[in-house]
Amino acid sequence: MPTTEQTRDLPSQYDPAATEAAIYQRWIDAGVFSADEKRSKRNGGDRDPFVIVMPPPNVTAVLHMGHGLNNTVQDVVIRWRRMVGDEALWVPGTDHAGIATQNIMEKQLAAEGKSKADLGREKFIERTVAFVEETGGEILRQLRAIGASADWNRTAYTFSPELSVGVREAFVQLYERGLIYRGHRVIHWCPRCLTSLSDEEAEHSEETGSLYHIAYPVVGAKKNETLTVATTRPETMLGDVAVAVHPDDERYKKLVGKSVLLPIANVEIPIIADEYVDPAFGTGVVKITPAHDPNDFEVGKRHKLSMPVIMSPDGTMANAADAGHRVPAELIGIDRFEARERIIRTLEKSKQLVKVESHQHAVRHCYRCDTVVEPRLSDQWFVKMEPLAKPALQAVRDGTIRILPERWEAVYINWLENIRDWNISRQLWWGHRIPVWYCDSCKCEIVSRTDVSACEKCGGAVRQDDDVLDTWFSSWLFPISTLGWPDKSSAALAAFYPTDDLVTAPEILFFWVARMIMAGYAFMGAAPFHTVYLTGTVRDMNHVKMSKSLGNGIDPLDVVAAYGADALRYTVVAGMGMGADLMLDPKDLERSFAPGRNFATKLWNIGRFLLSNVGSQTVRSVDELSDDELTLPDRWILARLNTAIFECDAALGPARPEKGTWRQEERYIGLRLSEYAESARRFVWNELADWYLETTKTRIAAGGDDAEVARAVLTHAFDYALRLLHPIMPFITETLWQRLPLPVIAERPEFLAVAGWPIAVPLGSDDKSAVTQFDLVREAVGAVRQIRSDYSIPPATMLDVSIRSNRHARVFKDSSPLIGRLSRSTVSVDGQSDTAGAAHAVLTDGTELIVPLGGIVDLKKECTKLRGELEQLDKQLDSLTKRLENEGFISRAPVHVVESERRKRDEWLKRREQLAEKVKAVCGG
RNA sequence: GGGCGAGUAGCUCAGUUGGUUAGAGCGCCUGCCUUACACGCAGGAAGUCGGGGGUUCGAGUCCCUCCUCGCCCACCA
Repeated sequence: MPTTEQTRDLPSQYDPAATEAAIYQRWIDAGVFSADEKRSKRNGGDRDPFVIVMPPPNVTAVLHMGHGLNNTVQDVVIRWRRMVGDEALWVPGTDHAGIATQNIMEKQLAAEGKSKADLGREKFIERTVAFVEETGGEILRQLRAIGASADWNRTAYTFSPELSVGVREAFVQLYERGLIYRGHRVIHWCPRCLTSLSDEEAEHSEETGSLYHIAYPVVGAKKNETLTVATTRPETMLGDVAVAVHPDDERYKKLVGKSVLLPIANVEIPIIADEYVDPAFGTGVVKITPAHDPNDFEVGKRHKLSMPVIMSPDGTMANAADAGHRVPAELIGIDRFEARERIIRTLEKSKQLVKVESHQHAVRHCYRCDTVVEPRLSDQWFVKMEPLAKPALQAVRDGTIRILPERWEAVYINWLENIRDWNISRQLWWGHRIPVWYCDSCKCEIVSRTDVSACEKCGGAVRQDDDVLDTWFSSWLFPISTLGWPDKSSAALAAFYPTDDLVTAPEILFFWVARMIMAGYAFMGAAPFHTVYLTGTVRDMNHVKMSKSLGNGIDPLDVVAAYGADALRYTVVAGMGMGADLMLDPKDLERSFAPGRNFATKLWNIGRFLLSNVGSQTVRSVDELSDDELTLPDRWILARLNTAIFECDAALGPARPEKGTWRQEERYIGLRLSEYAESARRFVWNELADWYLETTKTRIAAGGDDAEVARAVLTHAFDYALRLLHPIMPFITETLWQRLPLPVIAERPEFLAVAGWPIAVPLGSDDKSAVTQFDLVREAVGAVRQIRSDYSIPPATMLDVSIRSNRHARVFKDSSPLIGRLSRSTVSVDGQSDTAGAAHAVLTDGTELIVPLGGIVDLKKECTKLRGELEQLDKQLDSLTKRLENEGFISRAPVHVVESERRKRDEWLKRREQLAEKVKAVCGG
């Protein structure tokens, strides 16, 4: 039957590099990844929509393992749903990434010895657009290499004209609803990026700094009285407008109302009382610098103090318009940290520096360039968050949205409960310009969906706000804007919103996920998705997060080139438990990705076996095989297949809540991809390949009707195995599936990618007994192998195996070729054999395996062990029986508990019976 | 400072409501190039389940306590 023609067809070594790109192209050409609005049930079609919106990578990004992991997860889920028959849509896209992209451009310019000011705003943007056009989207091309089945026709870009319409609409709507306002307050300022940042963009890091105690002389005091303040940032003292003490602080009560002389600046500032001061910290005296500290700003407002700014945007010392001459000439233009040193030296000289303490405190850094941010008073646009947060909070509380792993829900809720207003204006050039125009002649402010060229009121000239919007102000709209919002008649929006799952890294839970949920409610009145799946982090062997700058990263494309996309995907999926980090060794790709590569090779070789042994002749359909044609191994593998399907389904879980919101019992199940991968792997490798495939060899070689049955069942089992694995390993499964000699049925789809997902059927009692019986055979084979190994019997030596079985003589007789071949033994069932000089194995059902050996075999050890077990079991039984005879227990315990205890006792009794038999067999009468 | 999570085999992790001998992958040891596969096959060693205490006939699992890591949040200058 096997021909050289066919085997030549599949090379002996799987070569992913030679096949993957071509398969991907065939999928694309056939439109396999394209979703159709009309097929969605919400648009009158007959399919449930299933939608994932891809977290848009930065347009300048190149693929790293984090993307690899994240997008593999999404692709597995979307491919699974596509096979189930959903109208599956995965929306891809990129983010224009305001600060990040602008930083890259500025670096480019700097390398040419230029600055963005040299170019001017217009030219700078032109150049950035050109750069993005040229290099942007590279990452999306790279995603194709790992098999991402996104609908590329719908590729979105946060800065595209279409999506920009949505950004304006969102701004104007919120403005009209009173949720966007301009605020004059202290915000986080990055002196390197020269822009304000949101609270989330200013990241804390714990640092050891100094706490400087500085003496401010009290004005008009008798004996050189001073007030000592403590500060970590002495340079800001030049902006002090008061010193504050707690109103009830007896130490300072009589000083309130007097003044101190601010050193260096030589300005008199008042001593005020405010509850904000903690008398127990430091000296109980706080310097108040309203323009450079958010708390001081609040104090300043309460006391109607002036708020001089004493620093330039770039972090050098300077007198702003309202600062007079607070900053002395010699400090002007000096960087804030240098100024800090100089001020300290000056104070030291004037004996006003009382002491310096080491101090542990959190310092905020820019999340883009890691520069220490400066609190700074300025005008910014803000979104009022509390009203938006309410429904977002409710959604997670009531189960409309679930977050996996579960523990992140608490983090999410905690953040939303303490939500603060969102600073959305950035002093950058790269981004959506704020849609606000100012008329200088009549001093009005126009907020508009369309560009404004003249003042509505006075017809005078207008100028648009110079600032741009926070990047996240466009990405928070992604699930709606990519589907056509604000065009409410958009077919895509109707068909695919709300979406289903959102898969991303926990780092952007607040930046992005929470805000998307808010936007979903604010603009669509509905949650954007029902499931948030937060992946783990990719780390190296020292548990350090992989990053380009640390040089411990892995380029997914290197892995694809060396071992194939499937190896990458399988390794990632199998190695990542729910929410767990993934450890990989950048110095040893071979070892890191061995699980995936090895498994792909295994699949490949099963395919080669099929091709050479089953051949290309169409097989019979398993549906038409009658019960009495099926052998024990056939029934066993079909039952195991069913179990595997069931386990995969259970691990992947319900794709959506059954009744709109998640019920408690379904809320945290599903999306356990590593369990799904393991179930599928175990079936293919440990059951199909290790056992069933072996049983077919002699049958197929023998030919005849039974060979046809074996061919049919083997092909069917492998067909379904490939289906189960396709979401994880799309390329190799598609390649092999294309060559299967499947039975001719009317609607065989062209691609495995859209072939049906297997459906599990409940096991009948016959199937269950097939499993039990065949497992006994496996046990027998195992026992023989162990005996061989224990007694170092060479493979070539034949063994006579006698089996004494009271129940399964038939099973062993039927399986004797199997036992014989796998162990190179001959088997006789119910044969007489002397126990002297023989190795024994007692199977779980009491069946004895007797293998005559040359030497003497000691059974004493086994006997002692079994007796111990029996003793233990008796003890357990005893106490359980006592409990079940206890009136008090029966009356108090719930019925189901009593019942389960009774069942347990029955099981144990049965087990005891078996064990006793074993003991008898092994230890002798 | 507040909140959360984790400590199980050398490594990465599973362990459902307490219940037979605590599992998997990788690594390790032994023997095999057995015509699908040495990226493989067969067999094996290896865990006082972070420490201590408690509840129970029985604890990796429940309770208390301590230790060690990690994460998120935070305006005490």
